[in-house]
Amino acid sequence: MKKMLLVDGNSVLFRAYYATAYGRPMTTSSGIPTNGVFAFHNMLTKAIDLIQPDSIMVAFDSKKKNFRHEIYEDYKGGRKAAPDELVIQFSIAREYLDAFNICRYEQEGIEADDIIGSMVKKYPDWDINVLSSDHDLLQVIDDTTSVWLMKSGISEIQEMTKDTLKETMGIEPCQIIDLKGLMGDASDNIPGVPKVGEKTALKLLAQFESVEGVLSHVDEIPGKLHDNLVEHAELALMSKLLATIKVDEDIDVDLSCMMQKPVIEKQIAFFQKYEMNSLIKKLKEKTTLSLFDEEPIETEKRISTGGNIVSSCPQELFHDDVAIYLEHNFDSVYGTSILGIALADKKQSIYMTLDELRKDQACLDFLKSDAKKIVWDAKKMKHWMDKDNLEINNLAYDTMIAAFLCDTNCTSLERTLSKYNVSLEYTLDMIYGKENKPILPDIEKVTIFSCRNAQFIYDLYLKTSVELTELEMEELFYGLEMPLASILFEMEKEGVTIEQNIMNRIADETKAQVDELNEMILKYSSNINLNLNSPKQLAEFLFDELKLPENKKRSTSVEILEKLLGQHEVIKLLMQYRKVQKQYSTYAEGLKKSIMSDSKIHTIYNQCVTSTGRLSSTSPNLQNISIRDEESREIRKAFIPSEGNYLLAADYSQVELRVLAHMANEEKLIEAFTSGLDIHTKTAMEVFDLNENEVSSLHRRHAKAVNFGIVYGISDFGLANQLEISKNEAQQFIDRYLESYPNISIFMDKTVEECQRNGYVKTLLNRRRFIPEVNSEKYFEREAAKRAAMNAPIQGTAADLIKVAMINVDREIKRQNLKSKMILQVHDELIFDVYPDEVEMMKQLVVDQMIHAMNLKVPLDVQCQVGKDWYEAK
DNA sequence: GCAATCACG
DNA sequence: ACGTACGTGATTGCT
Repeated sequence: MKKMLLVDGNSVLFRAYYATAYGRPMTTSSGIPTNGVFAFHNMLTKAIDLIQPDSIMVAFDSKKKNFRHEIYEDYKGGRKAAPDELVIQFSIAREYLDAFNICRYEQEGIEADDIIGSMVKKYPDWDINVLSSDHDLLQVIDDTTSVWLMKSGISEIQEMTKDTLKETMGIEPCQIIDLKGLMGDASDNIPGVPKVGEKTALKLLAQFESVEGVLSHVDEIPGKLHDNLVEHAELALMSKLLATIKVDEDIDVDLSCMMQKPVIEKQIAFFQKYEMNSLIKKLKEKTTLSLFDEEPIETEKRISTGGNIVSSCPQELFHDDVAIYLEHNFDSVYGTSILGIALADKKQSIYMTLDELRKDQACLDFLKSDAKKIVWDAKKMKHWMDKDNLEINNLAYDTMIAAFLCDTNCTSLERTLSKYNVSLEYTLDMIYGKENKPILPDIEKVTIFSCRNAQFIYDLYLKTSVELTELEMEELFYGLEMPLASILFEMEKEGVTIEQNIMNRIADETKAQVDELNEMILKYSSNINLNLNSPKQLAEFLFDELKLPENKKRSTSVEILEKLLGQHEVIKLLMQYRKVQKQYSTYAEGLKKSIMSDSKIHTIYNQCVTSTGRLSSTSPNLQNISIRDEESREIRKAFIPSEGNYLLAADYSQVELRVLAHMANEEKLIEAFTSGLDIHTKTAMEVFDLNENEVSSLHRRHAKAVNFGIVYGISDFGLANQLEISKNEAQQFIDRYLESYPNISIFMDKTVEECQRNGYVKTLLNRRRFIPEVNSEKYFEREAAKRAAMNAPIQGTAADLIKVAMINVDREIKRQNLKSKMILQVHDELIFDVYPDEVEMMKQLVVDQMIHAMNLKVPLDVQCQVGKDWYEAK
């Protein structure tokens, strides 16, 4: 029989609060009391552990008066108002339940008791367990219903059934109301019969069964008690009525609401908000491991054993679509060791240590073979295997990429699993500690952890492959992202060479400049300890000490400094300082830390970070190396090709605007690109109604900003800010632009409308970005979402485009057996390490493949430069 | 761990 | 009355 837990929210929270209200107060750092909710959680957890219910609901009293007040206006009268510290915790408790996906219910005109009573009647086939501290509820007990009473404080709960009730009190559940009728209930201000307490009432009920029974035999009762009963017969009957719980209310709750699975992130977020850190720890420790709720896999073996440790892999596992998990100590790409391997299919999972794997030739052969493997993060696995001289081929299905394409919230294995209601029993940190604080692993935990992970990866394959089909992203996944992952692996492995002498020189020079500028600037301040890297201290220096005009956020960013340039000579020095400090810390000294023993930097490209489909680059980021500023650009001289080779850089020009022209099908913009004229000049001619020779550099600058703004989902404020013009002028520019290119306007409206309707927007290759905030109530959130919705198809299609180009370029390089290599990608630019005898061929090949990556209504334009370093190959 | 700043497309 | 251009990552200071 399925079990249901019904909680009398008011009574439990009351008890939880008062049981912990004395002694040291428990509050958040801002003073919000949390003791009651804390104890409430503990109570509920204990009950859930004990009862193991299949569904839960917490009922609350409604604040309004109910029918009992009509019967007796003093019902619950004389109660002291609950203290503020408790009142506030009622709303926190509701928040708690929501965070824990626990169903809660309240209904005007009835109390929690009535909700519970009605639920008991509504679900006769369920094994119902009621949690309360109120004896009143004992009346709902029946053959399938028991009541768990909180005993002495909150430390214990006791189950009351028909039998235990008979044992302890000698009455049936239905007699509880008669008991209350006679003895009353002080807490609810139910009067009962004066001078009749529990003892007397029970004695009477043992003899006469009910209030009515007592009254009809009242003459058999002697003495003072007789007189009292006669005198207060009405009171007794009314009290009984007050104590009677309603069971025929229509409770509008469906079972699915009561059977929701918890989401650990939500739970943790709640505990963080209310600073219940000890509970976060507990939660992580005890969160039990469960497979996907529908149990999609038909297997006892997998679930019951959690995998076996074996010394050689069973033959049955050597087939297509086996999930593979590499056990490893830490999560980084480099400096991580493989410790073992787990394999799983729908029937079984096994774990082997690395030593055992090395001895198992059949398994090594299987890994090498063309059998399709399912993994999480194929690229990282290839790096790990590569480092240990192990070969693995045909990582055909990367569940990380699949899950991310379906839902960009899936940024880690943990988060992805929790989306499907799975939480891990152990985490990497629990088994191995942190990188800087490792602990000795426990082989049993390692085995369970590894096998579970392999199983989960297999399950994710089942889940995501269905989702990919539903979202029509199979082509994007198999045709684009999966092949790209292999290419990125090779690019990362190849790396880019750094001329360390140049790097050292720049580091030394910029360091010297930093020190010099620091010294010069400090002369202007009376504070000899002024730290220029601290925006807070700098703001004090500029706005308090030097009394320069303040902005409202006391920001010290370049935009602000630029406005202050004329006001004080120190500003120029300060700007210089900022620039040089950045060059030194992030680029010169910063990049030096990433140079590996082969004199190269091996960045990591992440395919699963950006919401638009772009790549991102980390450790270090090679997609933001200085170029706009002439001096800072020097750093690019340290990026060099392999010995004797050249660097070739090829970048798309105005790729996003071209993509926009295509997607919006805007004839005039397409024509502008086809004509080969400078696009910003052309835009200025259209928008400002000028001839080509009338376009001044200011016109061009304005037109350029509008072009950018359009791609970003323009606003008058943003454009005005960028160009330092008025909002009205900016709006005029925008209006004229949209008049000149009417289809852009239509396209943008259509895109936003599509997003409001479907909740997502798409790129040309069907990459989806979900932006539900376009329907937000909050103005700002909604407007920001609209801009994102307008930008995503454009930025995303440009990202699709260069990914196609990368795959095609790679294929051609290999087909023609060239030695040159693609080594970097910077959103609209590809950089190659090119052998001298392949320069011309590569130039042609790369430009050709990039231009023809997609067949758009506009021509694509690629600029291509060759040089001895990245500075020259601009 | 978060905010401020600044580097890129 | 509000307070914005889109998308990233690294460094620094500070709580």
